[in-house]
Amino acid sequence: MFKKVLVAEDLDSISIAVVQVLEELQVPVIHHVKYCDEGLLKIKKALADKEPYDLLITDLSFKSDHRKVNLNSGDELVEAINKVQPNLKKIVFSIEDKSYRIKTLFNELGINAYVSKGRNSITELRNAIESTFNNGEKILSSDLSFNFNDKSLIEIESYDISILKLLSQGYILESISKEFKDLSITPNGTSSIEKRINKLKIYFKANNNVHLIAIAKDFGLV
Amino acid sequence: MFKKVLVAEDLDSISIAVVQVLEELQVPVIHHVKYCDEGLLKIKKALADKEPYDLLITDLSFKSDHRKVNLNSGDELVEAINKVQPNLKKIVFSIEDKSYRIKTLFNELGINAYVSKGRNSITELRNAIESTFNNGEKILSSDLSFNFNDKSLIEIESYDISILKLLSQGYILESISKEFKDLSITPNGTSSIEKRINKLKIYFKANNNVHLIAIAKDFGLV
DNA sequence: GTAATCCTTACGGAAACCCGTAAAGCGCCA
DNA sequence: TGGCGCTTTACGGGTTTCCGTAAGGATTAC
Repeated sequence: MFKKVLVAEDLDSISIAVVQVLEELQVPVIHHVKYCDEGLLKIKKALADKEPYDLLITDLSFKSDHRKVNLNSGDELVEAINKVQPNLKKIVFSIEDKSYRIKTLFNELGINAYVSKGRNSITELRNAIESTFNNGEKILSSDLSFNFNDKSLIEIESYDISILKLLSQGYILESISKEFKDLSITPNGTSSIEKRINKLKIYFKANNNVHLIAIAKDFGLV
Repeated sequence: MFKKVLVAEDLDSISIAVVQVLEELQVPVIHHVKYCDEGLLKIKKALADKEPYDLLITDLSFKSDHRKVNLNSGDELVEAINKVQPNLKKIVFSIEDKSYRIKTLFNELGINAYVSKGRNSITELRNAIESTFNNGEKILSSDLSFNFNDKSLIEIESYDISILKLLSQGYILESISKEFKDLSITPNGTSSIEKRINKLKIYFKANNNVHLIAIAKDFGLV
């Protein structure tokens, strides 16, 4: 079993249960942090001391409070860790169940397992830890209904997200076009952007922009 | 201390910690349900058996799965319970931190305490349970930044929420007007509705309807 | 009973959207 | 080089939003 595990989770009510699982699995060294920044620090320190962690279990969203932080989310934490210890095994344990977000975790951040917090997630988490230790096959919570190889949502790329983000911030078409030109994102003609928005509206069955943004918010795209 | 407590919480990772707290407080009977429907059933059963619960600790949002349910949220659960056992003490334990939603919990559903899930929420929860038992003063998590007596958000009423809901579903002004006429909600002239939307836009500093809905989603109003 | 005030509704013009069509730009290939 | 297909951009007209002004109706004040 793993020898040294780091848990990054802000909610104390949840970290208690996670640590319990690790204790049951007889992990000798279990550390727990409530902020992503702390997590990165511990990883770096352990590396410097030649006693690196061999597993990270992290949440995605962290509450913000008075404290100033550099890393705001589990995504950012993993990204930062990948730069210093890319071979670290990583399990994400989060409430998030939107396929779009989870896919990027596997594809772009190279996580080893995703467990969605739910009614039987502790068992799932235990299984994910064991499987991750034993081989290396990617693990996805069984209660997630989407097919991992489904192409449908992967089509929505960062370009679309950028448009949706700006729309949700009250930008009008012309302002978006200008913004894209400044950032040299193409295509950036008002007409092209309009067409892309139209595709999104068809895809999400939205009647108009207001409806589209409401749906995008529900899907966690923005 | 309380003699019989019901915990309604779908995430197993959290309920473990909540039950632990109750055990530490030496509550003799602790029951736990993962669905709101089950919760209402248990409350009714206990009443019929003349062994009613004296405290409810509930989450607000419950994940939906394959199971068909009548009650979808903690709000609905409390509302249903109030009809059968209005004197039951109620503590809400949730991640929600939007003042609008929490205020209605106190004012309309008569909960006794609100504890927001956070980095030290287990301690807060323990305190809330003890205070609720000892007197009856309303308890609000200390880390919630808003002032409970602040009038600002209370101004937004169900009429505004209705408008925002329909907007977020892609309705145009005229359709909203028609819908309101059907439901005999007044005022229902397109002009009046338009004016109300305008007030909301000023209040939330939104540039346009799209922006407004994005903000409303962030605030958890819809 | 009349005036003042507030709320609701109506109206109109400018801006932004929605949606179809057509032109311009660009790579590819013969 | 010229033609083909694809993407990007431009244009135009209808619809909806956006925003100010004003009329009609109800309630309150005196």
